[in-house]
Amino acid sequence: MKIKDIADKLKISPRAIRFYEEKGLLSPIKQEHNQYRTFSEKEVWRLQTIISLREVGMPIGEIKKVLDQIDEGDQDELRYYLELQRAVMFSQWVEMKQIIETTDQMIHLLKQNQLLVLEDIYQLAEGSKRLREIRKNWRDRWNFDRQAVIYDEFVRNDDQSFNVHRNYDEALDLTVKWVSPKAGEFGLDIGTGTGNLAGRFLATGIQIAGIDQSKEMLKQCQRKYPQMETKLGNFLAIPYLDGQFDFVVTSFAFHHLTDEQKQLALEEIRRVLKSHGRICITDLMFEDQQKRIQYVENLKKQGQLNAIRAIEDEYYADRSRLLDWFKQHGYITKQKHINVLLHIVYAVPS
DNA sequence: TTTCTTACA
DNA sequence: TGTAAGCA
Repeated sequence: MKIKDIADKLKISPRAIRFYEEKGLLSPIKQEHNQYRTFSEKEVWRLQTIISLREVGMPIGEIKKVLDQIDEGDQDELRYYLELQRAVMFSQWVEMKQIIETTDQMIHLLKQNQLLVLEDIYQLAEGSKRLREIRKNWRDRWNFDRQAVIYDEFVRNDDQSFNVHRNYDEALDLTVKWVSPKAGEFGLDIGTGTGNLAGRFLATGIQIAGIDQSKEMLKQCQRKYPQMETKLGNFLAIPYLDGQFDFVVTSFAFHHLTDEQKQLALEEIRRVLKSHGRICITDLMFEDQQKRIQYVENLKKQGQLNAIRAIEDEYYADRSRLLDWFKQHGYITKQKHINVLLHIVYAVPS
């Protein structure tokens, strides 16, 4: 097939096709005598792929990478790239929603009083900007991609004197028990990792999706639970539309967020939850500030410097603040500490 | 006619 | 990527 045939068939311009070739995405054979390009079935397929990926906004450079990897027989990477795209789109969407809300508030202010609102508007803008900053500031400081393969083993053998994974199984089991999902309900596990919590729900026949910001973790999870739906994403931009889930759970993940980010995360969780949706947070935290100080003091006395550093490196929640948030937002809570550090907080809308 | 290359927007 | 020019 010649270039015009392909162009017509795929509804793009011949120029575009040449352009892709120039960028190294295609390499059609050129006829000896007149340099006309000849396209085989394979090239058509390739072009279709390019067009599809362009359609979802992937830049040429990225498409080249993906294509190269597919050539090497690597289908997984395409899936990953698409998931990544989706996750990025979702964070933009969440941000966009935020901006629209702020705009609405400004409009509202202007409608109400004509004068002296400039300051209020400025305040709104500042607040909006700050939210964006908080969202942007999330990054994986722990390199979960690298931990993925050994994670499960690590959890089992975490036998350091300061063992944050103590009572791991017990806590996860109890989480399932507290949520006690009914048949037909759909849940979400945020920071699902290798799927240890989500797997427990699946085992009882409950549908649950898992999100994680680490693609390697998701690969492990997928390997363990092939039937589970997983997506790339994080607490601050959950890659799902509003009102999708009956319950949201999360274990050993919430402490990777700063206090400010925790607030946003809770709002995000509420967004993807149905109106009666419940939340269960199983994580390392302190009952309150007092307990935290006490705990650190104790470690100091015992000379457990590593443990102190570990605690300071994470953002273990202040449980009392968490409970306050739930109360303010109309939830009834139930909580329990499995050990000094490990707590479960379960919240149901009243 | 059709495609190609090159240059420029 | 679109448009245009000059060629084969």
